[in-house]
Parts: sequence; C-alpha cells; structure tokens
Amino acid sequence: MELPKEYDYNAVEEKWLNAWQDSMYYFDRNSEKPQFIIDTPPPYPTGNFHIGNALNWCYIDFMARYKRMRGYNVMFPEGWDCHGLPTEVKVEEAHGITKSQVSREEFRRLCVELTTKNIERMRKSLRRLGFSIDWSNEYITMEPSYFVKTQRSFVQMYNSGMIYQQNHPVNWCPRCETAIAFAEVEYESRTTILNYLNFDKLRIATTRPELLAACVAVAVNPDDERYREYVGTEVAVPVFGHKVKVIADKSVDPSFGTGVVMICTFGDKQDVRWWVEHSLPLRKAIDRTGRMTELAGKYAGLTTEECKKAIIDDMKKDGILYKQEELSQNVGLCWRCKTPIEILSEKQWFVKIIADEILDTANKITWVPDYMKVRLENWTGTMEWDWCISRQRIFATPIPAWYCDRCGKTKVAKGEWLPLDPTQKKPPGACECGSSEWRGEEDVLDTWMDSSISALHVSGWLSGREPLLPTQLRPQGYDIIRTWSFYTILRTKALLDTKPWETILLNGMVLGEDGHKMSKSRNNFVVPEEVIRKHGADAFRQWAAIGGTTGSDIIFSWKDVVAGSRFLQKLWNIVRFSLPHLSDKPAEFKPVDRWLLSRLNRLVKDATEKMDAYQFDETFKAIRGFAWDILADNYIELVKSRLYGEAEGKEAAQYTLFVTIETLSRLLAPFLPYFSEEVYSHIKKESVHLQTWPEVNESLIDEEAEASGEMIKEIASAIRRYKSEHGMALNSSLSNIEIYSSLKDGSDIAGAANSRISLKTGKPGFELVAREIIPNMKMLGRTYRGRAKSIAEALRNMDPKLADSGSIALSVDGEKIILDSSFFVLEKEKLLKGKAVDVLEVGSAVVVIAKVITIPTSSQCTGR
RNA sequence: GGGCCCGUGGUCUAGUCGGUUAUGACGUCGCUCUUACACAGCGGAGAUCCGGAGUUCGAAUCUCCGCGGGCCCA
Repeated sequence: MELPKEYDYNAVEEKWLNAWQDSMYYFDRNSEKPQFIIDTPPPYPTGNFHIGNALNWCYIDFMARYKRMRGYNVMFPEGWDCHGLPTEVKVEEAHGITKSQVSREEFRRLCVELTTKNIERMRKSLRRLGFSIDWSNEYITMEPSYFVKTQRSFVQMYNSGMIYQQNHPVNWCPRCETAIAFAEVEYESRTTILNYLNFDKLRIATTRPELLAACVAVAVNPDDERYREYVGTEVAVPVFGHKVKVIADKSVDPSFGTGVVMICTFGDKQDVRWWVEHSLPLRKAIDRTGRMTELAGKYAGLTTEECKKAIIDDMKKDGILYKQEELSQNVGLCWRCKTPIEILSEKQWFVKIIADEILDTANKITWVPDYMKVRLENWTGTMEWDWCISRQRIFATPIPAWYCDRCGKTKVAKGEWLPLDPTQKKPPGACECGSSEWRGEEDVLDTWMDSSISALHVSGWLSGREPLLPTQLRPQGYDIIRTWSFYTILRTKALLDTKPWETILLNGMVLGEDGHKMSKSRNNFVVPEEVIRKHGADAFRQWAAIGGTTGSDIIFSWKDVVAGSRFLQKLWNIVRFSLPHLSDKPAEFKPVDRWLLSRLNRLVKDATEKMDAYQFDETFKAIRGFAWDILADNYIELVKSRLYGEAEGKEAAQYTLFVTIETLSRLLAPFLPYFSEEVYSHIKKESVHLQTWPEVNESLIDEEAEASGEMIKEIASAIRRYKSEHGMALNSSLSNIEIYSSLKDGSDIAGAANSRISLKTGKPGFELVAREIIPNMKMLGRTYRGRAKSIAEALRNMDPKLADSGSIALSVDGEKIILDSSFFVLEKEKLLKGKAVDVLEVGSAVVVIAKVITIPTSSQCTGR
C-alpha cells in the first residue's frame, strides 16, 4: 500500500478519535490484575480546558496508558468540580439578575444548566487530546449521586465531633457576602495611610480609623516606659466616647507608630489573637455587606471606604487627627473577586484541624518530587484557626441541618435521609422541646468539601463495596497543595483513618513564552485548542513530555511543539521506508542487526525505569534519540544495500526492522496515541493500546554486538565524513578500503560506502610513534594529592617516547617517581610509509583508504 | 517578611553523591537533493556553567554571602 508522503496528523487523529471505543479504558472491578487508581483532579467547569490542566492530564495519560500496558487494572476517572462562586457570577451576568431576585431553586437550576453546557465543551477537548479517560467513572459533584457522599461525609464527621458550629471570627468577603477559608485569601502589597490620632490621654496610629466604633481596647508593650503608667486604666474612644481598657501585650511593637495600638473587632488577624488572649468584648461595626452598623452612629449605612473618608474629615476638623503618613501593607483579598476581606464574627461550621494527624498521614505518602512535601508541612504549621466550611451562597452542596424555631437547637440529618436540601425538606419528627417547626440551614458547604472526597468517591466509598483505598496516584499542581492535598488528607484520615493515595505527583505551572505566568493582560496566553489546530494532539503531548522535568515549572514553547511535529514527520518517513521491507520471519542476524537489537533492548530497559520514576522527559528523549539517531541515521543507512538487493542477510534486516518498528510503536503509545496507533495498524490488526509494554530481552543485550556494531557505524560514518571533506558525493565509490580490526563482516560498510572493502586483522605495517602523554588526573590526584599538579605538568612536558615501555619514571621536586600505565594515556600517532594512503582511526580500528586525487569543486575554489 | 525552586553557548535545556573533550534542541555558517525524509543528512563555529568567598590536589557540581528570576504563602 502507498502511504502519503506527508504525515497528515489531522486526518489520522480524527480517524482514530472516531474509531476508538470508550470501553478500551474501563476499569474492571472484577479484574485479577493489580489496581492502579488515579485520583484525577476534577476541573472547574469553566468551559475551557486550559493549558495547565492539559499538561497535568498529559502526565496522567502517560501514566495511565503505561500502567495499562504494564498489566495494571487502571482507573483514569474524570470528575467535575461544579459548585462555587464563579458560576454564580456568570449566571448573574448572563441573565442580568442577582441571586436574590429569583428563588434559590431557580438560581440553582440556572447554574446547573450553565455547568452542564460547559462540561460538554470540555469533554470534547479531553477527547481530542487523546486522553484515555475511563468515562464509566465520570462524576459530577453537583449531582445527587455525588453530593449525597459529601453530605454523608459531613454527617459522619459531625457525629464524630470533627465538625462543629461556633461563633468565631472568619474571613469574610463583603462582595461575595460569604465566609471564606484561609486557603481562599490571597495577599497583595498596597499603600495605605497611617493615621495618628489623639486618643484621650494617649496617641495612637491606625490604618483603619473607620473601625473606631469597634475599638474594644488599646494595647502597649509592657516594656515600654512611656506608657507603663496607663496600663490598667481606661481611655475614651474619640468620636464615639465609649471607654476601653489599656492593656499590655508583648507583641505590640513600640517602634511602630506611637507604640500604642487600638484593638478592634476585627481589623486583622492580630486583633483576633489579642481578642482571644485578653477575653475582650465584641463590637460589630461592619455588617455582612461591608457597611457600617448602627454601632457606627452617624456613619451607619456607609461602606467602610465612605466611612473612612468621612471620619477622617471629621477628625481633622476636630483636631483629633494630627498626622498622616504613607504605609505599605499587605491586604488580604478574596482570591476570586480580589475584594479586600474583612474579619467578621459569625456563627459558622468548622472542621477541626489536627495538624499532627495530617503531617503523620502525609509522611506515609510518597511525594514526587519529594521537596514538595515541605509546602504542605509549612502550610499545616501556619493554620491559625479551624477550617471554616460554611458559605453563605447558593450553588453548592447544602448543609443537611435545621434549626428549631422555638428553642433554636440545631438538628443534623441522619445519613439515611440523604441527599436532601434542608430548605426544601423538613426532618421527620419533633425537636426535644416538642416543637416540630424547623428552619432549614441556608448556608452551604465550601466547594473543597466536595472535592476533598474525590479519592474516596473513585475508590468506591459508600457505593456498597469495600473502598479500594488507598488509591495509587494523585496527580495535581503544586498550587493547590494547601487546599486540595491538605483537605483530602485531612478528610480521608478523619473518615476512614487511612491515607488517600500511595503517591502524589506534583506538576509545575505552565508559564508563557516570556517566562511569566500566563495571563490575558500579558498577552502570553495559549490555549490547547490552538496548538492542536496548528500541530495536532500528538505534537502537543510531546511538548508536555519534554518541555521540562516533572514537577518544575514549564514554559510553553511553540518551538518545542514544532519540533514535536517534525519528529512525527521523521518517524513517518522511517515507517514509510520500512513498511515494504518488514518481515516477521526470524533469520540469522548480522553484526549490525545484533547491535540495533541490543540498543533497542537497552532502550526498553531504560524507558521502563524512567517511566517508573515519572521522568517523562527522559523517557521520551531516549526514545526519540534511538529512533532518530540510531535507527534512522545509522541502522537504516547501513542496511539499505541488503534490503534493496537479494544479498545474504536481507531477511535478517527485514526481521530486525520489523521487531524494531513494532517495539517502537508500543514504546511511543503512551505519548503519541494517535501516531502509534496509525503505525501499528499497518503492522497488526489490533490496537496498540491493548498491547503490553515491551519486555526487555536480556539475551539480546550484548556488549560485544554493541561494540562491533558501534565500530561498523563509526567506520561508515568516518568514510562518509572522509567523502564529505574531500568534496565527493556520498554515493561515489572509493577504489579500495582496507580495514584493520576485529570485524568479521564488512558487507554493511561496503554497502553504505558503496566501495569494495578488504577486512584485515592485526595492525597495518605502520610505525607507531608515541605523540603525547595525557595524565589521568583522577588517579594522580588520589595517589599524590598535592603533588598531582606538578606531576601532571612534568608528564606533559616529557618526551612521549620514554613511555613506550608502559611505565614511566620521572623526578619531581628531586624525588623519583615511577608511574605505571594507569596514571596516563599514551596517544600514538601512526606514521605511514610506502603508498600514498589516507588513514582514518576509528577507535581500535584502522581504515586505510587509497589516496584519491581531489578535484576541487568550484565552490571550494572561490571559497578560499 | 517566610518557604520552595531556579540562574549552563544567541535562545531553551541535560549534567549537580567533585575528576579536566559540559548533553541535546532551536538558531547560525559551510557542504550534500546519497533509490524514506531538504520539516533531511554530514560537518563547523559558538560556554571562563550569574558574581564573590570558602572547602579541595581538583568545583558547573559541596558550603557560605551576594545579585537576579519564578512560584507558593504570611
């Protein structure tokens, strides 16, 4: 059959995309094979699968396909982490409404509708990239079949005391009008104004004068002589006039501002610490929408910004504010909408964080690369308070709880009632107080409560079977170690007292071509669809494989993608050349065949080890190097003459080529699913993705075959170089070539050189003259330490002929030293006598070529 | 302010349990259209391995101090 000259990635990829069956990749619960379950990250259904996700999925797919070929029962599930604010915002935008303008059910329905549409789009991208996803294990967190598990995990942790309800300060986004967790707060350096105020008999400095109404104390450092006398007394808060205590606390910095600080409920995290330590009262001056409360008197109803301006103006007028200066400080922002957060005290639901248990569990997991574990440890060590899991939003998993209308008691659902939405359904039975009027909890769960049980879900937890825990692999980016890794470890430990995964594989971030994080404002944004359109999925996957070391950041580079598509073209040409010559009938090998097969088996060994260590870049580079350099540039060139004619050894070359191409297809299958399938389809009737990973045939790894093959290759290439340097065409023939070596078969060299070859043993009748002594520094340094340098120097300077006997005597600094041949290498020069010949030295072989008279080409004449 | 990673030819990168020709890709220059491939082959040029100090006979590699970049966080 005739193969097209150009590899048409588009046609090939489309063809196999339609031909492949999903069932090829299904996990089999009844299989005898060892399980390999991957806890795939469920992406947020934005509608676009971005390049960072794509990199991660490439890693997952390399592993999934590899493990399948290695005989594992692989589960590569695909989840969708649906809940959350961004979808709510999109829905509000799209329909021109706010969440409070429609009913909760209606708003949720709109969110589900949008999410469903987005998932559909992203599924297409996943398929096009050739990922071997097990679609029978897809999960969607907004569906009852999933969130029933989220709710049951909530109930179980509530019953075991791991979840509790409390009035506690929480991070609050006034724009989103919800509590958020620490993991959702990010910080940014901003310039603000530090205001100096006359504060009764003291002077204080504050960046947040709008919080004066919430001032509950004033603090000084206990060692600060200036204020010692005031500690324990009361002062009146300016503008508002209420009295607060002056307290002493050593964490007050005397050199900051005036050395006196006001404590408000709450200006920042430090206020919370002081508030707890000194048991201070609570004054709420800011409400859930970020506006001032009644407590703020005439400022009530203003936003914090408006209030700040107004109160500063007033205090300036009244002479309270006497000085202002600029100050750069870090402001906590909501990671979704970048609004500065407030700290409000609210009744919220919390998950207990037991740092020791988390660290202990993390230590039982293999971290790849291992230094990433430090990030989890650092994060765990900085937790200030428990994980706030309640959110005042709508599109999320409902908290299955109610409050008694009469006595206010909280009732949490029983596991068997779930799933349910407490705002839609009342609990059976009455409260202990006798009332059966219930108010459903309107707060919903943090999205991480959904996704932190992904490992449990895919393992089959609560599906009527024993969960297959731990799963084998968690692949994810290092940016969500503090969230997804942290929470998953916490939850798996709390719910099933085990670790979620055996191994966690961290991938780096994808940076734009300029080395910065991809962002629309930097205009360095690339989407996978664009790459696929221009170069195909297999080229994209090659960039993912070789763009960088696993775990490190990787820069997107069009050059790498182009190099990938060139490699496909090169491979295509190799296959196009080889196909008519393939034969699966074994035959007696020639030295070059044994060389290639030895190298091939070495490659298999190498690739297997590197895949097991998640070194995709190393694996792929090794395969590419073999295919391009060893197979194409050398082996094929050497056996062409055998393949074309009817000479002896033709069958051996055909068979060798068959074995090599067949093995190469399987090695490439995890990386280039489309290309390898196309090639394999021309060799066998089955899918390459249902084949086993190549086994190493140790008996074919043969040092001797490699040495003589290498020699043949080197000689052929030396002759090629000789022709090139003498301006001869590469297919021109040389009258006679004598090769002095241990080689027993020169036919392939003759073919490649298109010349007659005479094989000789021994050495040609040349005079060998020692030319140079090269010191072996490693040996000299070990033995002679400090004198190594001067000995080496002496060796270089002495007459090389003196070393002919094998050892050498010299005197350094008046001392006689005798060095045997292990301390130096003697470079010998071969002098020719008699005929005019050119001599090429190739390792231990000597190639003698009858001298040709070079007719200079015109370019050489004009050249110099 | 803390943590983690990184700084190697023009560009990107390998090498990092110390050993003297530092790997490869892209680019560049020269030659060659050799019955698979000019999206190729062959050959060449191009690096005092960010700076400084230290350890050592010997440092891209180990230690310390700088400088620079990136990410995660406070």
